[in-house]
Amino acid sequence: MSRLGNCIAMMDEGIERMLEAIPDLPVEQARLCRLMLMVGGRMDEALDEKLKSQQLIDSEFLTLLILYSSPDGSSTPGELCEFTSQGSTNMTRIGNTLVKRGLISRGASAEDRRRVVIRITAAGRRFVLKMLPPMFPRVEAMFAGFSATERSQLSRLLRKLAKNLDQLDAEDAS
Amino acid sequence: MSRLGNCIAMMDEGIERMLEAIPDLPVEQARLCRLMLMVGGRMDEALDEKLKSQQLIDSEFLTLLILYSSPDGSSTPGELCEFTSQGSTNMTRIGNTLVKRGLISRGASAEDRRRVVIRITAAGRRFVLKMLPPMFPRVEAMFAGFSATERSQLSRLLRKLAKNLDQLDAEDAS
DNA sequence: AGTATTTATTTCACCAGTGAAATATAAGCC
DNA sequence: GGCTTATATTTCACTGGTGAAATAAATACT
Repeated sequence: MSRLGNCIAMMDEGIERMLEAIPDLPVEQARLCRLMLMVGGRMDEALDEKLKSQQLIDSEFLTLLILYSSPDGSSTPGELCEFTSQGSTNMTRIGNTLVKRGLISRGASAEDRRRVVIRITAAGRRFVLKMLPPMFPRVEAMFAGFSATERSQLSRLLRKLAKNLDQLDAEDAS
Repeated sequence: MSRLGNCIAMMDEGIERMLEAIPDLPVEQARLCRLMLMVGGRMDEALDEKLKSQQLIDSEFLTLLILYSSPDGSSTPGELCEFTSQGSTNMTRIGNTLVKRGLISRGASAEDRRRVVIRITAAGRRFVLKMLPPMFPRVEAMFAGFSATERSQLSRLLRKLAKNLDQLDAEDAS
């Protein structure tokens, strides 16, 4: 696994050379795109690796976190598909493995019997509470040297970017 | 595909609830992590989709871009593995498909005959020059409403984050 | 010259996720 | 009651990527 720094340095040079052949290239924006993809990708890899030791994959973990942090500890497959960006096929499988491990329960909804209610179990809550704290040092180290101002700047800019991405998706759909 | 805005709103509430059960949770950092993963992931999806129409996958496209923007239009499998974060097995396959499409050429290096030299072809350069410009409007729209200051802030913060991630990886390795 | 190391490829079994189609159930609407 | 719609599951073929092991070829070490 090569350092991000190398990849970034390489990109910076590469884009300069690109600019010579393609003068109307939106340099800053292209650079930011690549940066987002590289840094986001690396964070994803890091998470995958951490979860591997717990025999979990990120979609399963995220599903569990969403359930944990939902007001009543429950949700439905459809809702979980939305928030995790997973297809229904995959969500069913995620449910299967989490049920098998006793971390969630599945049952028919009382009001609408088409719906399946997925609920985090006590064991599931214990699992989350045991998993998260060991991650804190690493999460803090990621943002070492970030002032409170910088953190809120980054947060603001990422949210702004997210808004634009939603806008683009909406235009595509229409 | 649900809007990012929904997922973010949901996360914001979820983290607040988490904080009640886990008081020493590094809230800001955790939020930033999730934001990076969500936004980065969405950008990745968008890229995949764009490339699909060109019968390309992102690792192939990135490989081609790196070759295009390298000083002499050439590289080696090992180097490309580093910069694309791909395994060697996969790099060989990427090479196969790009050769099959006539976008790159592969041959033994003159100096070190263990090495394979991968070079972008004239057709490969034409392909890149035809692919990129249609992407510019979208790339610009992603950062619509970003001032020059905001763009350079984001760039700086992402690079800082990248540096910290490299630092963490280095500590793990040692 | 002979062993060890590097670079790349091949094979292979596997993993996580996609997408479409078929099925089952249960509401909702005339 | 009968049609349509919504929700979830199952099956299945597929995609993109992983990781290990075996192989091949060339270079480096001593």
